[in-house]
Amino acid sequence: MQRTDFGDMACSIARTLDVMGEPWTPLVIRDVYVGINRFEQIQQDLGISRKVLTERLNHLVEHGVLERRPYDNRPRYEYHLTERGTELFDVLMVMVGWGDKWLAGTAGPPVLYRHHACGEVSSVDLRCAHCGEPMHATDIDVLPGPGAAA
Amino acid sequence: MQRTDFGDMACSIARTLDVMGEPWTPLVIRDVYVGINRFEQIQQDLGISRKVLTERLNHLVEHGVLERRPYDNRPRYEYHLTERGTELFDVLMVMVGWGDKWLAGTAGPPVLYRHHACGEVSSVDLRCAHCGEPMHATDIDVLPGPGAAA
DNA sequence: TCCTTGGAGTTCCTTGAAGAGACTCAAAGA
DNA sequence: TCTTTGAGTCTCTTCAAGGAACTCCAAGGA
Repeated sequence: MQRTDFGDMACSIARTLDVMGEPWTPLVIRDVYVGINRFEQIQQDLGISRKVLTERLNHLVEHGVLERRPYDNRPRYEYHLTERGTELFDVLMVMVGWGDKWLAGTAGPPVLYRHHACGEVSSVDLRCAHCGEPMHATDIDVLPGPGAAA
Repeated sequence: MQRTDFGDMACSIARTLDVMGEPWTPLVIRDVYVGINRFEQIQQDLGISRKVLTERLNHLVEHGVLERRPYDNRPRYEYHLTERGTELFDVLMVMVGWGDKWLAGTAGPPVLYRHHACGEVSSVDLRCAHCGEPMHATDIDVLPGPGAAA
């Protein structure tokens, strides 16, 4: 085995990585999110090898993150985020937050997010789904769950 | 060039991937977070090749995500999360949320998070840092920022 | 003093994934 | 009929991941 398969580990991080952890995959998802939906467009935008792009797109379609939609009588397709994929974009939004804070330097963030609800340029914060208070690495205890390995 | 360098792209997702996007890296961060701090322990827990583990640990130390602490007169070291690293764990918490929802199956989540503030087993939700309302992929507009490429 | 042990890497070899670029295929248009 | 275009395949080379053996070094015995 060349690259270890993370999908069988009893860990939601490893399983999620099995879906979107390969090189380029998050950038492909980003492109599709911002409206770069076609093979040729994605390939040019990222400068990714065509072979690898084919593999990544197929992988994401297999895992229900993207769907393939024909847009012509000819064999032409667009890729769109499914519900799963749209929710997976949460991960990328948090990456953006971290990258903006720690890696953007003096130039500032390359991209801004304007929140529909309040109309302000803002960023995401992690909150407890139960009580609404901030919930970060230092605010939690980790417990074994029902799906823990034997 | 064998593996494309994402660090120079004008995109916080790509830059963040440059730090934690290589295979194994998120799992190394997870291990350090849960208290698996030593080379030998991490290697055995993950089953990662020693060579790759060395590379990943050095990379994370260089990028300020982990720090190396001696714990003995002998040349023995432990790895710990820095502030940067602790904040990077946010990304993994969101991965856990997605993996728990879409990939855990009937067995349920392998791991649970108990939130200190409310004492409940809970999960993270993304909120707008400005107004506190939910903030997901469909709740935002994307605008060019000051650090956008020319 | 020499031997052993254990942690933390290094080194070496093999396999296979990423990169680059050429090639294929099908339908539409000139 | 020939060309163009989108969406892939194919082929070849290079370098990263896996696996396993090896090194280094200090401490603790015998």
